[in-house]
Amino acid sequence: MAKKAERGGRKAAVMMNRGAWTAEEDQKLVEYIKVHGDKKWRALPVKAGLNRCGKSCRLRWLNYLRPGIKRGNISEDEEDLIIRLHNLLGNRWSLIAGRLPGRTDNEIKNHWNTHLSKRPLTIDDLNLKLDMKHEGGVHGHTPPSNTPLEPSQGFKPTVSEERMLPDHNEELASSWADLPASEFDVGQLFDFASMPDVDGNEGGSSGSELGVEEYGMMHQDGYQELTNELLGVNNQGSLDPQAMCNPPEFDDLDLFIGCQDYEFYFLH
DNA sequence: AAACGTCACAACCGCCACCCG
DNA sequence: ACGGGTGGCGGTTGTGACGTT
Repeated sequence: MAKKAERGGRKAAVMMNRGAWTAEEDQKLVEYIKVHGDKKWRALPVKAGLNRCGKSCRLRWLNYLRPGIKRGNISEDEEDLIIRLHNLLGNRWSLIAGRLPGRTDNEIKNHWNTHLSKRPLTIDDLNLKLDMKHEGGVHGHTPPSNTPLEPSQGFKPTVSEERMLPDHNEELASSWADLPASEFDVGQLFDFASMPDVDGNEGGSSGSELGVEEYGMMHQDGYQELTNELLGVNNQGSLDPQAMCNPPEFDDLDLFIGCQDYEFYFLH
């Protein structure tokens, strides 16, 4: 299966193995990393006795060999979360993957491209489905017929439509970032009304109960900062390990961890 | 049974940001 | 401040599996 490097015809390619990894190669890589750790990818293949480039080793380790990797069987809840996060973050697969324990950016990207991108599913659909899960809107909550993701507008791309607008989320995020906090509605992003309240009652929640709206109001930077903190994203747009471990002001939100439909949101 | 088409996903590629000397 | 090395990311491709005709 492993082919020799030939593309490009550069001497630098030095006939590296390419293509699918063999069990033997996997074993070598795992054994090496077990002892020496997963750093210095450039030098690793030589030291590990692998005829692969460092990048290939890194990819293989991160996507398949690393402990704790889940493979296949992406659940409906995970799919819902992927769609919601994708609506929020766009094609930032690594950020999305960071919110799905055991899933890799590559797997999520593949799943999106082969399954979800073709599905004309909107956030409204997800909320409706979620509401039905909570016994058909027992809280008297009727999902909003229109849950615009863009403030003050009715624009609501479907997943597939949204995919055709690669810059949409960037623009959206920056436009939101400029808004005063009073101009956006956290509830549009997180369907608080169909979540249990902070006491775990089925009465439905509100952002206010959680202090989330207040939190947003306190932060005049608006949407961007709030969502970044909700998602554990730091100012550089990367996952912030500290924020993930210690979400600020989120004592109440932590209570959601036990709620099956949202357990992924605030994992830490 | 063979040919062909489609799907799913592992792997590769190129770009970019960051780090460090 | 600068430049090379490195790691990380997202887009794309290659290919085996599976389904259909």
